[in-house]
Amino acid sequence: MTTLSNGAAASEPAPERSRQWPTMVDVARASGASLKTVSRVVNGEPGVRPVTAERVQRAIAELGFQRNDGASMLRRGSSTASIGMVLEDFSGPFYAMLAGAVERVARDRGYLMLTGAAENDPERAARLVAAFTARRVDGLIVAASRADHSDLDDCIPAGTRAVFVDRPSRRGDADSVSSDNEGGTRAAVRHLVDLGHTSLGFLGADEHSWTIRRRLDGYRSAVRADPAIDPQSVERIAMGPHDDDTIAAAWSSWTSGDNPVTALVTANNRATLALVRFLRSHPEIRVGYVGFDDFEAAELIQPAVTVIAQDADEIGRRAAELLFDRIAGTAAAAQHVVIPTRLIQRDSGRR
Amino acid sequence: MTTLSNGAAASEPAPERSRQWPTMVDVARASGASLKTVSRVVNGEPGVRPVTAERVQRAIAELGFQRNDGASMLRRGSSTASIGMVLEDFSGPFYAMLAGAVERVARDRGYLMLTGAAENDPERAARLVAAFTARRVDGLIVAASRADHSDLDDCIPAGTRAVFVDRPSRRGDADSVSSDNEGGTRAAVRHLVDLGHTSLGFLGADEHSWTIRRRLDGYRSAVRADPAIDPQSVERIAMGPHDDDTIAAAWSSWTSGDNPVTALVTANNRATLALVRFLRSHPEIRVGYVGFDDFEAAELIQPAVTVIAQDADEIGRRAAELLFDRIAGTAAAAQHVVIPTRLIQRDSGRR
DNA sequence: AACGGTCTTGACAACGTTGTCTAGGCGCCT
DNA sequence: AGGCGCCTAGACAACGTTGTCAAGACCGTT
Repeated sequence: MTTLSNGAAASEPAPERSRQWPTMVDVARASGASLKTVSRVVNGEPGVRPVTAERVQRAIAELGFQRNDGASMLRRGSSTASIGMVLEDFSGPFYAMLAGAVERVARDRGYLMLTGAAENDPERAARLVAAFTARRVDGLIVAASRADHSDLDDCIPAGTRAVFVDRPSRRGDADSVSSDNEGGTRAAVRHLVDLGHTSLGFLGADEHSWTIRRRLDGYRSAVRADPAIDPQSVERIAMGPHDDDTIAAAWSSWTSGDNPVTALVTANNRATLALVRFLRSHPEIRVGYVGFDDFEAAELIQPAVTVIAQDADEIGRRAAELLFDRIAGTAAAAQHVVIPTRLIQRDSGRR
Repeated sequence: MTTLSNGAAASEPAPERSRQWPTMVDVARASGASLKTVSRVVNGEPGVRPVTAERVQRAIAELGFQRNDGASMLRRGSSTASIGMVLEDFSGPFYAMLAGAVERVARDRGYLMLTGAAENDPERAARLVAAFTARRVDGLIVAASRADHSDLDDCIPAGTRAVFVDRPSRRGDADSVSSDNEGGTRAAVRHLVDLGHTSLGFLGADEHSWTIRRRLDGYRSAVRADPAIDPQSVERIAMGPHDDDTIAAAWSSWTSGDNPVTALVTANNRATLALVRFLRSHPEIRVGYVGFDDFEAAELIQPAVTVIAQDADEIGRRAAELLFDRIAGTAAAAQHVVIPTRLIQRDSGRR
């Protein structure tokens, strides 16, 4: 291959193959032991004389040998000690915390985590799942609920353990963990009513998201359930990504008639921030609001934003633990864990 | 093993081995073709009659066969098409964006990303690197600079491609990508001087972090270089994680003598936020400041915070591209890419 | 009818590792 | 001296896949 004398084979296309890793055979040759003895030393199995083990260890150190875990797992037929995580993106604080919590649990159990972002593209999510299962991950955490990834469920081969975050799966057998989205917006509405608001509106987000739809459901049911609230509030719903213009349009339509809106519930971080920016550039507008999802700045901006906080850390932890229970073989029926939200009262509720 | 007749072997301890994946041998049996023919069909190799291919495809679909990429890569001796990323944690916006950018590049090239958090623990970082290389990742992105992870360099086997983020490696041969930390704080000092400040202080962070030390260097050199600045400023440096008390102590010491401090540079997000909170609870204190690292709330809080913004996305992209260049075999000398920072002028500079 | 060529197919070895089994060496007993 | 058991060590097959090579079927040509 790399013999200098062989000028004819100069058309070598290989990109200078990374330094080939030494194998157990190399270690065996170098130490004068047999392949199997090396394997025993590497795995700390008994039945090797200290002298021999020492010789092998020296060869291992000299060659910089490191066992090829892939080959080992193939031979053993053991699990790959890895899980795959599909998330929407990395940079949202919710997903970032989620990933962190999952990885922490995985690491504690000696597992590695493969991660990929779906970025709102169902096909990309499907490709990720395929790549993960082709590497025989022991399980999947699917946290891609922004777009409608429901087709994804069918891409997950039966028998593959999967836990869905923030959305149940269409497959009956998969566990799921999510925030109490409906309860969250209900609490938000209650809070605004307690502060004296009776005419509300809902500043939504992507209507295809399962999470957002649940939050909307919570808003609607809370509004309908409370006779003190102006029934018009049920229809005062503006979905879709928001910017100054869309908010301005919604606002003017909701305040043009009688009984104008005095308080809003925003469906996610982005909507909350869009509203805050809108209010910055329209200081004449006064409105109470509660945002879904906490954010670092919420207590720093003025007025400090009252939010429905999700416990991303707990969600990730529970999801990972559920997954590892499945991996361990627990055969119980699918669980659907709902993690409570928490209303963090600050100042933006009153107007 | 699983023969029903053998009652003696009932002490099977295996936790109900996940559904065993079907192998090419199973597909071959089911379709009446040979193992090699199945392999050809799976890999789209020519030389299979359409009728045969059709039969094999049907068997693949029926059994739900999916190729074991691990075995395939072992046999081919090819790369694992995966990279490992060590980051400090997931939830910081900088690391989250970094990871997102790296994963995007990796995914575009058909690579999968393994990720783990070092969480300030050098040993944990070392274990991650070991686990990654044991799985024969094609390269590493090391973005763990908060604590002193410099021992980590020696854990990376020679020949393993690695790109260091936010800190060069002690190994001479590794590429690195980082923000222009020194230039960033220099720009911050210049900005404050332009606004009329002449007596400054530096609110630092973990002094073991390479990044933080570079930012401090930038502060020191900028202060020394400008005769208009009170030389006392060079010593007005408070490292370590900050809270209300540590900031209060620094502040009172820096304003007790003559020529009291009128403006601060903060070394990272956390320090900036600690300062903002401190100023919230001490409305009588007026001080100009510039923070290192942008954050979502910076433009929303009042006064909007002037920051030195890092381009995490670009850093991640460049780091990943550098890594893939190495993987492709580019043998050039190690590169140390410095990504410029950008001063985003808002209102917190003037006091 | 015999030959050469192309096309399709399959047998076999090998990737790096580990489980199983057997071969020696040694000490201890009768 | 012979037999037994223990300890250490190695030969070999196998995990699931792919590269190599050869065998056979079929075609058209001489």
